[in-house]
Amino acid sequence: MNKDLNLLDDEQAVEIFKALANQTRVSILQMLKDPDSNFSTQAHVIKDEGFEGGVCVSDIRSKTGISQSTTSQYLSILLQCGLVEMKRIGQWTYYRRNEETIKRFERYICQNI
Amino acid sequence: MNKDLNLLDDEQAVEIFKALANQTRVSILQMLKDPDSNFSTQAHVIKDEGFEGGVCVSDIRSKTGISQSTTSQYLSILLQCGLVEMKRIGQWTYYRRNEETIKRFERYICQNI
DNA sequence: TAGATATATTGCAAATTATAGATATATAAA
DNA sequence: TTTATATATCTATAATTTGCAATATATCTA
Repeated sequence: MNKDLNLLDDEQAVEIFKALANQTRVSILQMLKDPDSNFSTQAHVIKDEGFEGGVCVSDIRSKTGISQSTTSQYLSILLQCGLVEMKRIGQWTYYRRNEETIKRFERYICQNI
Repeated sequence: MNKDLNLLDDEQAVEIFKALANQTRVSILQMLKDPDSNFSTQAHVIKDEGFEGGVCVSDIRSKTGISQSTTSQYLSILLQCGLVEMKRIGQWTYYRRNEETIKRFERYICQNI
């Protein structure tokens, strides 16, 4: 086990590589960098509720063009490896980037690859 | 098409993610960071021939424990996406890291992910 | 030339991933 | 409570990946 939570271990890194080994999932992560300009339906970009930058599944779905179930599954894969975080508010589930993990991943690449 | 050869495009990046979505292939890349300490059989670490740091397939194979054919295939996957380069010298094929691509990949992660 | 050695390629079964439709669940609204 | 909406989960099939044994190829050596 890795004591230092700031560093990814090889296993976690490989999980992230798997998650990113798919163009659509990479695109989702990239779109979430700038929710305001990528998701015209501002309706679901949460400013309050303590989850700024969150975008709901259906907005992501309409932007990517894939099916609802695939969208949900892709987001769950990104969530699983920590690249995004989510919050359920009412009937919507909002997803946004988890910059902590992404930073750790960058560090892993630069130091361990 | 991407005019700037210093930047990876999304497609190339996804190919690299696929290559790294496997613990053994990541390990190979990591071992090649320090061939001198990772491959005791110095015999095939080329100092001359203009391919310093190159390690032959059988040395990599014995270090990873996977079969000869799998080793060869993994190296070909790493070669395909540019993470390693190779040189055939006599009956041996030497592989070493392609630091150019790896640097570009790092840059891609930091800027595009 | 005939082995011996190193690597690549081929063929294949097993495992995993991709993707969507159908269905279930949770919440909101009437 | 019924209905509508949003999302997750389940199921199924196609596609891809894994990893090896067998085979082919290239080179070296006797």
